Amino acid sequence: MSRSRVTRTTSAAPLNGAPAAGALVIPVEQPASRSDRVYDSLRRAILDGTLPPGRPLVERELAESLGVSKTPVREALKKLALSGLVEMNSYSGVSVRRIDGSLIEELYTARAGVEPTAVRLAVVAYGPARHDAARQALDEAQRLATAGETAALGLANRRFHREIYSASGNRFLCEFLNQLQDLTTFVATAGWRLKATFEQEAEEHRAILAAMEAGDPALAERLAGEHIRRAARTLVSVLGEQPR
Amino acid sequence: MSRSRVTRTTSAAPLNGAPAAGALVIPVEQPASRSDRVYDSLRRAILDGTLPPGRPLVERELAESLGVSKTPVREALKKLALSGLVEMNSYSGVSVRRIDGSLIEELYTARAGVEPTAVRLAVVAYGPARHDAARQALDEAQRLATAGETAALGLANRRFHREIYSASGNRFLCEFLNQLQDLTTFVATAGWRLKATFEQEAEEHRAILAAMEAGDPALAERLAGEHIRRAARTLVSVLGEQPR
DNA sequence: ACTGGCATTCTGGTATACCACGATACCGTC
DNA sequence: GACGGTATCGTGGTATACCAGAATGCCAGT
Repeated sequence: MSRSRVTRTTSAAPLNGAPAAGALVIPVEQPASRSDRVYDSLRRAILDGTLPPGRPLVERELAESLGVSKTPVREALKKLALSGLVEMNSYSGVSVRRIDGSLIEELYTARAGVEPTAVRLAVVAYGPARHDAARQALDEAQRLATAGETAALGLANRRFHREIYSASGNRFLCEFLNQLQDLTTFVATAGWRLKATFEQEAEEHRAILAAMEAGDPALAERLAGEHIRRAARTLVSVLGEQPR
Repeated sequence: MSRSRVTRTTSAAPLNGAPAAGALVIPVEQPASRSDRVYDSLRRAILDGTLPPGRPLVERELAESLGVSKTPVREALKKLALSGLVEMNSYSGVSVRRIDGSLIEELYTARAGVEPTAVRLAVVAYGPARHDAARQALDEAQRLATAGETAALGLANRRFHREIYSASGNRFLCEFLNQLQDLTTFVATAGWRLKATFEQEAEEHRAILAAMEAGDPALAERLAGEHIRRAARTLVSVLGEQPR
């Protein structure tokens, strides 16, 4: 997984943090525990639709098919349950989360409520300034859009949002919004077809970034909220009242 | 633990959800797994300061002293780590989270950003109406304040906030805010002394609830934000620049 | 044909033994 | 005396065996 839980407060040797200026930067391959790798595998499989909503997830089966024991599988499932991608129904097994109307409603309401705050904080923290990481994601999205690579495009668009979360400088908001984004991806994947609203999405992303780089927190905040709400409307209209 | 992860989507028998009108309501005692009980014990111990920040938490020790095996202890620790009360430093053990300035800063920023949204949603959802649960907590707080029972008073005040989270009708915001509230309690406990600002707190609570019951989302939202920010200022001033 | 009880089966939950690896302290060497 | 190597220890990580309990389906009784 990307955001490792390891905090490492020990003495020197900041394996994660920003290296000292001029320091020799050697990418340390992190072994990552089996739990984490299993978590990552399952998360990806759920997000890309390989494991559809309602799909039963049996500890023993997964353990066997992934070539590990139950223990790491179990931990991964617990973590997925906590993030909302998986539901643990007491004594009737674990399964990929089922989607209902209220989930979508609450999900987008939460995102629309919180994401603008993160955008505002990012602006407040940096003032009028280039947000290189976000801009890079945006440019890449543009390139991928013209190239027609929709899968990678989705990734780039999501990265755009995540870079802003990160720029907010608030670990709690960042983690929470990442969680909500995962769920958004999950819901969107389940309701596939998602006819390309990519151009509109790109335009809104550009507008948000422009407001951020202009150092206008209020405008950036408002645009971010509208962006999320429009996405929600689109998704709901695509899903229709489709059962499950 | 209070908020069980059990989702139970099976057929009828909504053991959790609101029971059908006129249905016979019998409180089903939930056995709760050992993991959950361990989680609950540790959470309480951390929140009330029995386990202070930085205190090492060794799986084997805890297992022995709690009379269970490592497995449930391990799961509880993982969960606590995810909620931020515990830090897992790779290969140097687990310990109660250490507190630094940026933690407090980010914590209160996040709460100030999100909690007003929940308050607004609660008002929007219910319109001008009595919020009985919140009011009850508020009244109880008043009673306990005059009785001088500060410990119980703290609980009542926290319950006031949680009732509002719940009234927002948004599971994501509710869970996230509960997590932030736990961390707030944790930080506040660590910085004890917390000279009684109870009267001011009560007054602000009353103002928020009044705005809610009057059906004024904007006002309620604003008051909630100011409430959190003032609490943050108070805590920071109490902590001073106290190391750790 | 329907209903109530019972055995089976499948699930997650727990305990235990063992493994891998960083931290530490000791000791020899330069 | 300071440094570097090395053995030991303690930690979380993993595998495995076993337990408990609900869902399920069969079967007898009505």
